[in-house]
Amino acid sequence: MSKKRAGKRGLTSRGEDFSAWYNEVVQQAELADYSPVRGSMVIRPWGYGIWENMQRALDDMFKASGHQNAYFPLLIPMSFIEREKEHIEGFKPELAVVTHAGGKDLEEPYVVRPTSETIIYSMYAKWVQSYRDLPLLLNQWANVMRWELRTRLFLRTAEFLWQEGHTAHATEAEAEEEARLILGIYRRFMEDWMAMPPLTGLKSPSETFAGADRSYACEALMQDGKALQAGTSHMLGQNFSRQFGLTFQSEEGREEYAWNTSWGVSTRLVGGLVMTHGDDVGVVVPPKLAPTQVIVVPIARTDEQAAAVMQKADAIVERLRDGGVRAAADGRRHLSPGAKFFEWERKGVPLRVEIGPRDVERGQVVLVRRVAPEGEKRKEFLAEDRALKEVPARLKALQAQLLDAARDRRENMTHRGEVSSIDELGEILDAGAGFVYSGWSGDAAVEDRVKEATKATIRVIPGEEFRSDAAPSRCAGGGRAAMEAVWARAY
RNA sequence: CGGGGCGUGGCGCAGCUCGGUAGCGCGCCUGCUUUGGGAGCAGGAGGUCGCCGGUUCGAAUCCGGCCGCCCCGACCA
Repeated sequence: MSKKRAGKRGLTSRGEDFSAWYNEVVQQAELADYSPVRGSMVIRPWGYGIWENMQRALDDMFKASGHQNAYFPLLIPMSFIEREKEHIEGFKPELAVVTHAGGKDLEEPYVVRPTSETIIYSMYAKWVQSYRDLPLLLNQWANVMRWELRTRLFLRTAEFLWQEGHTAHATEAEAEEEARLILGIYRRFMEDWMAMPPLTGLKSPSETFAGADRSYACEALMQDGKALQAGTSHMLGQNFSRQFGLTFQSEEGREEYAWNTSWGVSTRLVGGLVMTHGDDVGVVVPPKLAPTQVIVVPIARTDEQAAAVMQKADAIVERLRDGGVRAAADGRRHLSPGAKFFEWERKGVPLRVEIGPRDVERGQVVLVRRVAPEGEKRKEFLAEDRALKEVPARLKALQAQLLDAARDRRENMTHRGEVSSIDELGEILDAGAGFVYSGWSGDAAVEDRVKEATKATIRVIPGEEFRSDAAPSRCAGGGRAAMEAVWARAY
C-alpha cells in the first residue's frame, strides 16, 4: 500500500481525497482531536499555540487602531436575542438554550451566546449618553456556540473561539469607515501572518449577516478550489441601536441612534491555514505563526556522543532564542532521528537543525527547510555560525515563499471574463476553477438558480482592488450586469 | 433532518456468512543492543466486543430496540 499505509504513518494524499486528508492531518499534526461532546473539539497545544500567535498579532492590530478588550457574559437572556427580528431569524435554528439551573426551571431561558451583539449593545445603551462617549470601540475574545448539524474540526464546530469587535459611532460614515478599516486589518493579517491572501469585498444580501445592513468579508481560496469565509466585518446600521435604545445626544442637542459595526474571525482560521499550505507530508505553518520555528534534532550513537551533541543542541537553541527565534531541542532518546524528522514535518515546523557527532567535530550543522523553493534542495550543510545567522532570513524567505505560492495558486484558479450563462458558469467550475468572476444583475433569483445548478454562491462582490480591469457587461443569469460578482463553491 | 457506512485493548482492523467465550498490525511497559529519514530482539501489560433486551445449554457472531460517530445532501465564523 503506497497511500494508506498500516497504522497511522501515512496520510491520505490531497489529490486522492482532500477532505479525508484534512481530517487526518489535523489529528496527526496534533492540532485538534474529537471530544466527547458532539460537534465540539479539543484544541491541542500545537493548534492552540498557532491560535495564540494569531490572537497576539490581531490583538496588537486592534489595539493599535484604538480598540480595547472587554468581556461580556456567556449567557444571554432569550428576550435579548429575540429583540432584533432579522437577527433571531438567522440564529434561531442553531441556538443552545439553558432552561434549567440551580435545580429549578429558569423564569427566562438563557441562550449560550452564538454572538454577542444583543447583550453588548444593551450595555452600550447604558454607557453612551453623549456624542462625547463615541466612538466606543470594544473587542472581546470569547467562545461561542452554534448548534451546527454538520461539523468539521476547526472549520465548523458547535463551540468555537473567536474575537468579536463591537463598535458604536455617531455617524453612518464613521461606522462604514470602521467596518472597512477592520476588513483591511483582517486582510493584512491574513496576508502578512497567515500567508493566505484573501479576496475582500461586500457580501450579497442573501449572505449578509442576520441583523446587518451590509457585510464585508475576506474569502480565501483553499487548495481544493473551495472558498473559505475567513473573516467578516458588518455595518449594522442602526438596527440594534433602535432595538436596545442605544441613543446619544448630538452636538446639536438632538437625540440620535448610534451606528454600529461588528466583526470577527475565529479558530476557523487555523483550518484555513492547514488547507492553504498543507502538503502530503503534513501541515506547513508559516514562520510568523509557528509555535516552534526551529526544531533542533540531536543525533547520537553512544551515551557520550548524546551528551556532547545534546549540549551543543541546547547551546544552539539558546543562541536562537537570544536572537528572538522560537526554537526548541528534541532530546527524546527513545525515538530515532528519522522518527523525529517525520513528526516535526507533519506538524509543519518551518526549519530543522540536525546536529550529530560529525557536525560537532566540524563545527557545522544541517539546516533543513520544511519546504524549499522550486529547484532548491531542502537540506544544506553549513558552518554553525553561518547557519544560525541565516535562520531569521530563512524564516522570512519562507514566509514570503508561502504567500507567493498561495497567491499564484489563487490567480491560477481564478477565472475572469464574461460568463453568459449559468451552464457556462458550471462548466468553468467543473473545469477546476475556484473563484469565477462574472457580471451580476443584483437579482437574488440568479443566486438561487446558480446555487441550484452549480452549488456555487456569490462569495463576494469584489472591492475596488479586486475588480476586473474591464467591468463585465452581462449577468451570468441573463440580462445586463449591474456589478461584478465572484462565485465559488464554499466551505 | 433525509441517504449511506461504521461501532471489537490507546489507534487501525480481522473474526460475524455457518454461535462454543477473542486475534493481528501499530502504539505502550521492562531489558539489552541501537540512533545521519518512521530501529531490532526478547519478555510483558492492556478488551463488560457501543448500550438494553430477546433466542439459546452457550452470543462479538442470530433477532428487536436504542445510542454514538463518520461520509454524502438542505443551513452557517
